Amino acid sequence: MRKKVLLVEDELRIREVVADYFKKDGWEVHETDNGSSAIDWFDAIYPDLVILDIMMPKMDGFAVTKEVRAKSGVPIILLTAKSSDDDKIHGFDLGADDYVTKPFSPKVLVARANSLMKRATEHYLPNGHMLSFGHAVVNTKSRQLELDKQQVELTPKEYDLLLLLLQHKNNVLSRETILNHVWGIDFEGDNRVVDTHIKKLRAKLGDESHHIRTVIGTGYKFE
Amino acid sequence: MRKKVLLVEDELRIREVVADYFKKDGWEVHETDNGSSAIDWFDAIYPDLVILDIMMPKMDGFAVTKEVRAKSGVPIILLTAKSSDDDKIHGFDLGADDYVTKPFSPKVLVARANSLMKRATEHYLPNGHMLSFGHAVVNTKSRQLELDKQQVELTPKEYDLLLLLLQHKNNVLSRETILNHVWGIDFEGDNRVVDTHIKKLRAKLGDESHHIRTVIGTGYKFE
DNA sequence: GCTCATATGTCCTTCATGTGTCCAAATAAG
DNA sequence: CTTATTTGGACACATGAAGGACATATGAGC
Repeated sequence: MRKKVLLVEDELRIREVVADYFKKDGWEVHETDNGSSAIDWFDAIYPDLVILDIMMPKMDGFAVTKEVRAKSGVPIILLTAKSSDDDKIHGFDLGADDYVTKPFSPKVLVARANSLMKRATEHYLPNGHMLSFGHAVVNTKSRQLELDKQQVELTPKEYDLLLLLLQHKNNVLSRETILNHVWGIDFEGDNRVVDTHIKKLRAKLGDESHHIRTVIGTGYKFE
Repeated sequence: MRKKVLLVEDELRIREVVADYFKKDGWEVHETDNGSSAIDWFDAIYPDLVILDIMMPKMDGFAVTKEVRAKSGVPIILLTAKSSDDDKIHGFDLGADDYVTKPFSPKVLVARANSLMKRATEHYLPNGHMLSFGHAVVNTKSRQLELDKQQVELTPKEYDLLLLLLQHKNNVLSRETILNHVWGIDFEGDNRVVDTHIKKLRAKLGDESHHIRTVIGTGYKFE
């Protein structure tokens, strides 16, 4: 299930660049150029994330935030040219979750969106939410893996990697994508680190390692 | 047993945002938009914490504080747009425990609520409530640890830390989280104080120290 | 207020473990 | 069969935690 972002921004070229980056990162992107149609879109598609420009004709970002918050707790990121603290407080008071000040790098915006989504999912995970496959159970609260009733210790990278794969069951994830999510966009090293960690994860998964499939030329898939 | 907060605030958008943050933090949230129904709610649910807007139609926050204080010593936080000292004194006089001035960050409000609750629970803990693990017993009344029938003296920080870990058995707690709960959100120092106190606690726990597990890159866990 | 004992916080060194790179062998694709 | 890609092993390097030593803060008793 792809994550949906609703992008509300009146400047066409900014919107296009941002949309591009989100698409590359695997998001389903819905775009609009003004606040009032944003509300209609919101009701129609129920996005996982909303990105709002503050300065817009008709209905500004603050007003949209207010309307959206009346309906839902969806993560909201505000784009602003103003960087004064007053604006920040104004926005946070209305319930925006993050701010990005123009000019910004689309890459950074995508990264922030992802970390926001991650936090949101982590927060809403009920006590010791379990993800399971075969004879294995992953406890997201204690960051542990249980294999046939045996506790298996995972290193941070191994755990993050496994979780990412589980959250995208049956989707092929490119090394690029995995790198962006588990290592962060700043990581400068070799793509092939992913291979190494997949290898270690497989070793720890033992009998259940067959769930991690190699998709040659592309990446990895959990199934 | 989840903590209950009664949230009394007439502005819908603020109420929703705040309610959201409290829910994310694991609270059971009861909401109402005016002072007189707040009293009814109070009698019905007996919350662990009350958050009151001062400016409300019919019955303002001060009046509600007075009524609630007549019945109970429950912690009360007042939300106010006015920040003059007069208001503060007026409120404290009636028995509010803390003030938060609008506009505020919901995050900070939740943090303050937690620190208030912590203080309150320490005061109101039932007589000699015991927590045990292995051969150890913690007496929350006397703040003492008994190990194999031997009394072990714990310093305040050691005790608070142990209690926090015990209360979140099997959950990994980040240094950040531990800091916020044991040291308070104001603490400015190094994250690594936590390590030092874990070390001291382990030393005092002796044979039972294996219950405190290090989760590398993340924090500590009691199991 | 002063002194002492204890609690708390910081720093630094050591050590263990986690992480990333490289290369040869194995496997899949064309 | 040839080439591209992944795997697995070995190794070097980076990071984070433990442990010890020490400086400072706090609080009780005088």
